[in-house]
Amino acid sequence: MRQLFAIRYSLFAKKKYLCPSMNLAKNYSPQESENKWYSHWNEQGYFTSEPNDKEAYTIVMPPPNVTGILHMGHALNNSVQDVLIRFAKLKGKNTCWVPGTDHASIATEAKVVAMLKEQGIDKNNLTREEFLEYAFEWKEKYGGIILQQLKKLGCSLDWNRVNFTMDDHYYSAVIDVFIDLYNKGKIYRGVKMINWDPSAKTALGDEEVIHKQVNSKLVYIKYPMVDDATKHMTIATVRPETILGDVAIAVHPDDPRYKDLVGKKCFVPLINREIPIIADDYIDIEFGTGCLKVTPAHDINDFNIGQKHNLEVIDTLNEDGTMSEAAQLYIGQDRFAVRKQIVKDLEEKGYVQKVEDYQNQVGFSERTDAVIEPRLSMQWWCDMKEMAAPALDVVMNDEIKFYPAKFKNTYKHWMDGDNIRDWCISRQLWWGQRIPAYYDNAGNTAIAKSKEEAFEQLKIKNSTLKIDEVKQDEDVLDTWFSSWLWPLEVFGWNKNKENNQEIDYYYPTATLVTGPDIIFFWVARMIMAGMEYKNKIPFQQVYYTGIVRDKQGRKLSKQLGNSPDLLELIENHGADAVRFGVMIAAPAGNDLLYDESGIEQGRNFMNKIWNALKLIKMFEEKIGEGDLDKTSFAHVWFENKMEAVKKDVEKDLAQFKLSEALKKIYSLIWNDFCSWYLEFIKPPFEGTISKQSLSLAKSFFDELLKMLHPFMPFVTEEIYHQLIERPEGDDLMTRSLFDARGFDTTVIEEGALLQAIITQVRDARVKNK
RNA sequence: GGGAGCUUAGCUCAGUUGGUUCAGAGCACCACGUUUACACCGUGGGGGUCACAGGUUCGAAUCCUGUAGCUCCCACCA
Repeated sequence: MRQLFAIRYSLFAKKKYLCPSMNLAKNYSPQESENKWYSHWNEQGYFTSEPNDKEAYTIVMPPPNVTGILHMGHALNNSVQDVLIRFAKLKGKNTCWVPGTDHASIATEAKVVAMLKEQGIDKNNLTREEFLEYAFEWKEKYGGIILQQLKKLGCSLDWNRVNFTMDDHYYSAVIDVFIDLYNKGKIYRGVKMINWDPSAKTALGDEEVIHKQVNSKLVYIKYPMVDDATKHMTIATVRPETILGDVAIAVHPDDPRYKDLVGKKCFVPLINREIPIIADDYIDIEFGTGCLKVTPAHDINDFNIGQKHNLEVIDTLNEDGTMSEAAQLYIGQDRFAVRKQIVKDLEEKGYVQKVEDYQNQVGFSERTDAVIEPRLSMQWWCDMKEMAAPALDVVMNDEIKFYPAKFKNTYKHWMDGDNIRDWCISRQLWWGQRIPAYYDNAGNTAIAKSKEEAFEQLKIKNSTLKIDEVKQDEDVLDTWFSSWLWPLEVFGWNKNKENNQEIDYYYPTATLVTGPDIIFFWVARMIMAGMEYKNKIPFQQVYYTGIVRDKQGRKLSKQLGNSPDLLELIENHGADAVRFGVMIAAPAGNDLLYDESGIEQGRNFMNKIWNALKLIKMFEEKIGEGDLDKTSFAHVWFENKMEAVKKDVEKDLAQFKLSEALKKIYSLIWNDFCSWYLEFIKPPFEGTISKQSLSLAKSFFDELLKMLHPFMPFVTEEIYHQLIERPEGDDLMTRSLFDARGFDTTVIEEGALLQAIITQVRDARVKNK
């Protein structure tokens, strides 16, 4: 204890320093150093990975859309991945982080169509080939932008491994999987009710439809009875334009109000079509008037009832959302215009009983925001039931661990037995993998890799067929039908299934980092594909990031104008500061409220470390006898403290508590290292520091830089090289973190006690003034 | 309609198996400080009946029940 006080005498005293000749800048400026180090790392090949004897740590980056530019969500998602990769590297793993982009069928096609329109080109006037030429041109121009931007963030991606979901090998893999699943009986073609996007003019999968509550008008319409014009049935609907497709009126069989009417007929107003009144126990007696108009072409329930009662299907809508000829009226007019007009016309003729305000759920297209129309249509389907079962198991038994675990529930609900539904995989688009189905003129179908192969197959059934008469299906596959192969195909799975060293080494990958919004679209399906084709999980853990929101908790969006320009932020504050700001506020699975103050904190932190460097460099000019040797309490205390924190940090990382880990490192550096340790060892005015002390301080600093490096790679690398001269090839990024050693808690407690005493003495001095 | 989760200082969040290292951290705030590493700083300080109401217990932010509010996911009620 005597020694404790002895060393700390100087802490009470005011210390003055003469500034030594400074060759370090006053403040750290990230801009220069970030570009310098990124190129350096890249040139040294630190980002690349090849299979070797070491343990692999692999992440496949969720491929951003080729339409994308870097935004806050990417900053979060990719910072997390980079932190994981860099820590794994520090722990001596062979790390491999695979970049790439997604062709994003519907989103990209919409953008290309819009771009063409601006140039005065109508997609409908182009051939498929011409359109694809434009699309590829567009992809070449904009497709890689986001990958370039990720370099600014400091992402240690293996640039030798860039993949695109429409690369030739990838395209081929998707087609082969289609053919394989078809041959296994898991893919089929059929007419079903689908979600139709009238804006993109394509079918959508169930998950691509977002339900929102909207204010509607519930219109009560009178349907006159055929046998007695003075009587009528009243039906409520929010989609009055669909009455033109009505084929029946349904009531509950036990409803006393209508019991006698079952079997009689009504007229559909305006078009005077006679339709029967039928009984079905699907009808809710309590709801509305207890009568349901049955429009099988435009409502799934109505369709089911129609099937049951053998009713006609009258499709009153065109693919662009205008009324079709079958509607008889308003042909060619838009559905929403007609919705208003038809109410007026009905009112004029006395068919409207009343109109009420009403709130109901309406489906919107995830991509185009168009109101979805349920529509009966011939599409390709993938049967999910068999594939879902093993994919559900591996998550429920924690073979794949979800962080946070609450998403297991969500996953289970979707994948569980009766809930899982067949996947509509065809899209009426051109940008994507074209469905390998071929048809002859006699109604035969062949599934084949090429037209020639298809022709061979079709000839067997149709001997007079000529190859020119073979037509390929016009549709392409859902984007996710290619994305689900991502962890496989980025390692060249398809072309070499038997003896593929890459797959054997890198698959299963370690951690998938993604948002919970695509848990069904993507996560679930990758697991299914992995189980189907490798009988192995595609990744061991899934880390779900939150959604980035603004201070007020709103999602970031272009419309709100609350989306910060990420590149500008990096330009102004440095990538490290941005990474810090994002990581400090992002616990797993929680939304991240974006706030520039976090970035400022990061910038301040960089400056703090920079100044610690400056201080230590000053010590160099004061080497002498000093008053501390390596057994002195200050050194012993800090080493123990650091080891304790390191152990804590490793625990946090194992549980993906990245923000916690960063906070601990931040506090260790700022409070323990700078505020206490460096003050402890700081030589008094005109005093000296021992060589031993200085070298210990530097080695501690080294170790701290390593701990911080995954979060703030640039500033730590810069300081690492400023601290002492390093031989060629000695870069922080490739160093390994010392394993957490044991530590002595009593030393740490003594330190805390000493700190408390010093604080109290300071207080007393202040008060006595 | 079904399900999941959340509610701790002004803000963002930690609080593992219930007990004086349990009421914490960072930011923000206030006061003081021209101490040459750092004002992108230092020192010190204020601030919470841990959503609410019950219950279990010697003892609950921590377990149970109920209530309220918020968030998200799923769902074919016209």
